[in-house]
Amino acid sequence: MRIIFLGTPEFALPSLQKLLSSHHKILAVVTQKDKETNRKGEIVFPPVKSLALKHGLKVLQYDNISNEGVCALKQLDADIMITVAYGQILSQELLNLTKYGTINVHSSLLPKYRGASPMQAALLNGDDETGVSIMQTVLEMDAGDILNVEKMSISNKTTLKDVHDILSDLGATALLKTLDEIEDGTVKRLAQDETKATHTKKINKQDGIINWARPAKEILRQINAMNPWPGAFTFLNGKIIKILNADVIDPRNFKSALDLHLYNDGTCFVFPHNICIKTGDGILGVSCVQLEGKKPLTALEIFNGGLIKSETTLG
RNA sequence: CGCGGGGUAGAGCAAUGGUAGCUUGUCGGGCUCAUAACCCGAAGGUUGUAGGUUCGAGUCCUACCCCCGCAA
Repeated sequence: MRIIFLGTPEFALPSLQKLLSSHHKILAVVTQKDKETNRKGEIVFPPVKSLALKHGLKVLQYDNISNEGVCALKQLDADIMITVAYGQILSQELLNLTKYGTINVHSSLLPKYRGASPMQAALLNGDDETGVSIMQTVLEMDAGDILNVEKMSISNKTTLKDVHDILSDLGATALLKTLDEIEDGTVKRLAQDETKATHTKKINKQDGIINWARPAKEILRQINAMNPWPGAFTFLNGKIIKILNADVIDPRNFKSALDLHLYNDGTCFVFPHNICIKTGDGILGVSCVQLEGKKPLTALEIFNGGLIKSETTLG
């Protein structure tokens, strides 16, 4: 098949990579505009652009693809367009451009979690599984027919990065399978059950702030869902502390004569292998944190350096 | 030149310009039914790099390298 590939971040790389080593032909790669700064003020290419250039592919970048891209893309005479986390909404005109329309790789089990943060939503809600759906793109966000699905399981140790890495890989596999099925006409189209549709909003920095009055289990979900970005974080002396790794601790196993009710939510007790923090309903044992300006440190390293003292309150 | 924190023993941190220490880890020894326990001892450093100021620099000045948080 003659393909136009639209994608931007790392999540799209496995898909592009697999397409490159398949029999399909990539006519062009469309990606978001370059970002202007890293810490040194250098220009940074979207990951997809870097990979595309490395393989000598034609790269197109638009502020608004629906306004600017139609003409150029039409001339490529592609069979299908593929979007993997591209980052822009496609107009109906674009969707009609190719014989097989556009298919999209979406990282949830549709119709659950349409929208911008499907992987985070699955983690925040404590689901025990999530997955990736290959779907026909229609004008309404993530509402088209489902063509293929791959699932993965979630544990209380699974982070956003884990889900991201696994689903980007599963997505690539499912994408190739779907392309083959479209090509030989065996693809099955399953309409979404609109009554079960849920939507997710884009995650921003604020979503990382920890409210210690909430139950330990929910804070743990937040920690995993925000790792690595934006990171679940709290404050100590006005400085940000990211919580990278934690576990719920049964208060009955909390070996301390302290009466927890005497302390505020967010009060921490530093032990060599755990920083125990009081939450709304118990104890969260934190094993890895990152202080502002520091590398990630284990609880033992925090303890050795005396960086956080017992009975101080975070938040 | 976007803002800011940092680089000291394997690791994490201290040290008004005046003998580079602490916790932990490692190695050796001791105690214990036992240990994330305790006691004794040892090794481990050109303080990121290059200059400068000074009787004397981890500390002050200049340039550079590297790591990280924010912002994007």
